[in-house]
Amino acid sequence: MRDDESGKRSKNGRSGSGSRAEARRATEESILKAAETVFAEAGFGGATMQLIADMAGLPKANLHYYFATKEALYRRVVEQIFNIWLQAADVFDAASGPAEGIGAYIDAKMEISRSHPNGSKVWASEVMHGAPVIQDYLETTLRDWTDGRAKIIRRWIAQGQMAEVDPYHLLYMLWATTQHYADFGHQIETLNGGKPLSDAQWEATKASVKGIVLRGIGVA
Amino acid sequence: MRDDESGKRSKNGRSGSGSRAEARRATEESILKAAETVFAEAGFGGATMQLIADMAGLPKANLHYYFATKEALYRRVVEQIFNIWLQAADVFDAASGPAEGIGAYIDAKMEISRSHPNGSKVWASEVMHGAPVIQDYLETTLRDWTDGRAKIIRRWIAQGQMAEVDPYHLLYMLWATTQHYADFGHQIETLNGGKPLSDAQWEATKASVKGIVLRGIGVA
DNA sequence: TCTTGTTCTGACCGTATGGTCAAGTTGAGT
DNA sequence: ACTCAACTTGACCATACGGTCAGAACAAGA
Repeated sequence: MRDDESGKRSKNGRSGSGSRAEARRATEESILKAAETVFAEAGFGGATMQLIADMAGLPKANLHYYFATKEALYRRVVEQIFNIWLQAADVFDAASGPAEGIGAYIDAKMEISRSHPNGSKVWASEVMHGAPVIQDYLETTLRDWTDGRAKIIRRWIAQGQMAEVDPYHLLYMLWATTQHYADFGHQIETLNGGKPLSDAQWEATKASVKGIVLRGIGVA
Repeated sequence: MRDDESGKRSKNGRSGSGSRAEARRATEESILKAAETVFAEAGFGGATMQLIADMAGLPKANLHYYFATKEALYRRVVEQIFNIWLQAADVFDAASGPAEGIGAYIDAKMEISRSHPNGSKVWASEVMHGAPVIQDYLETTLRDWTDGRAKIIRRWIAQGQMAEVDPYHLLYMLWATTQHYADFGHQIETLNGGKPLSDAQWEATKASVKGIVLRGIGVA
């Protein structure tokens, strides 16, 4: 289930290019990438280990050597996107005020929506189905994270740096809006004439979202 | 949950009102309700006809008598939600300005998120997976609907009734934010101490969302 | 009552899936 | 060269699923 790295890994003494450990890491990575795609496109129930194996380029039995069960593999995929999002919080914390912090957070989340749309979809699917495998994360890490940012937002409000808005509903709006461009990317693409948003359109989108939100919280 | 009242257990004789046609309508309705729940909770791939049949209170073979295939049943569920959302557009059109129109649209969409969370989830899941069964709706009905509202928003902007914002990104933000309370309801509930939003909280949520958005578009 | 079309249902079927296993192959340490 | 753990793989299995079918039960018109 968890990462190995447990018992005796002989020496761990690095020498040339990562031999065994590096190969394992690379294999796991390609599996995770394939799994993310398949889970995003088919959902957990619709995804098959065979398809993931094919996409990763190895036999199904070998896939089970790396990830014992479908659930274990799925869990890793979900944890991956969650950690990516948590990192995006750094820009939030480092900011000196709401315009900078929230603006940078929107930029960061939008970038992730563009670079990791499948991860976002897997997360959305997981939560929509009642978070059967990451409920504990919601109750611990996510709750702590959210409470922490809410506190920052309240401080900004107390200091008169932004309008009085409920911090939680503001955060929900940020999550909803930014992730929408990943989760509903297909719908947006269809309404965009069947073509993905161009670089210019993406920049315009970020500016538009930031414009509305920042003005909405009295910072603009 | 709650056993349907359609029970056609031998007895139940009724003949006066539209006996056969009415019974069929009632049975279909209870099936659709069960299907919406199961598809929302498990996704298309994870849902089973057996579970839907059990929840609707009839044998699987009988379920197949009403809906020949899983796809046919799923399609009906998706179409149902889509039509409910289209109706919510009425308040948009009837408005004389953005504050009234967009405010009322937010209220309407939020109400639907509360009353039909499962339908919203099924739609989200469908779109996330590339809209395999309702792509034609996206390209026709939804596109027309969206273009129409965009035109209205542009007129409001031209008349100086609201700030210059891209109509499409504004609409995406409205969809994302309002549907988030249905699709990610479980996450919100968890962050709310594991309890569903109360009536008062729901009202506060609507006010908060409207506050940010309306201020964000220069109407407030 | 008889007839006819609709509705209901248990039993069944072919297929696909997640997962296992035993027999290999490989390659780093000695 | 030898050893042994790490890795690879085709074949296999039990199960569960979507869907079918033949016939029973039922309603309603004649």
